[in-house]
Amino acid sequence: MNININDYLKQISDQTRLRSLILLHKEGELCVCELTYALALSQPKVSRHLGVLREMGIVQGRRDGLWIYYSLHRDLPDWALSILESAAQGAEGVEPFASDQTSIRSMPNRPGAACCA
Amino acid sequence: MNININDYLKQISDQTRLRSLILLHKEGELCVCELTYALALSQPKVSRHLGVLREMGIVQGRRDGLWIYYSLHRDLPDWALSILESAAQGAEGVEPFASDQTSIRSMPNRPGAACCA
DNA sequence: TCATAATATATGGTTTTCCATATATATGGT
DNA sequence: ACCATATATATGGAAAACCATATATTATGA
Repeated sequence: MNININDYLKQISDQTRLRSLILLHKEGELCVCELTYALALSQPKVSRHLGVLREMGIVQGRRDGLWIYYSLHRDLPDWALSILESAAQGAEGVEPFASDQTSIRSMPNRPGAACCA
Repeated sequence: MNININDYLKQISDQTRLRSLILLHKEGELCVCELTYALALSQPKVSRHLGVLREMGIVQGRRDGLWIYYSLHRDLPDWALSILESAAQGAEGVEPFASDQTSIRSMPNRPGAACCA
């Protein structure tokens, strides 16, 4: 993990990527279909952004059967996590970030979710 | 001051703007010619970026004779300052951010500087 | 074969950059 | 005080680089 501050900011300044990262930060692991649902975007679009984030070492993916679960990369440096936390703070109550949260919680048939959450 | 997290990240993810902001954060007020010297960039380029940052309310300018002194905007929200601080942390020891620091300190004839610093 | 996910290509739009010039202020000479 | 000149900063317009998106296609696993 050798990410540069400038590249990092460039990556997370895209709205789709920022929305994804804030969700991953709050929810832990999410698969592509969950993100696609929560963000209400096309699958290729979400997948493409996750692919970029994965190549940069900002997120990591894990396959489980049909699904690929993404999460923030475990080796993310402190300053990178801090930035994400401050960003989440700045996104509080702001659309579309706010809806993303409620959206994912109300998703039917979430692959990994317990039946009686 | 009504800056949105997404626009903010977009603005500071440009390298010239990030370098300027980190310098302003550490040094307080700086005029355009000081920034131009420290970053070793053309004056129009620096001026343009500062203009954008001013319009977005990220920095503020104050005229004093020939010089216009820029500084971080006093109304910047907490999360925005936190992001900048974490970014400065991520920029520690990294070029070109590191040189910017030493460069400005060694600038001859700084307009506002005391003669015997 | 069906569902999930990734990739390729083309395209449209934004951003950055540069150069030249414009504006604002200060200074020196008369 | 006036005029010319020098310094500091800003801006208009054009060219180039960059980035995100859409659509279509391909891959992978059940």
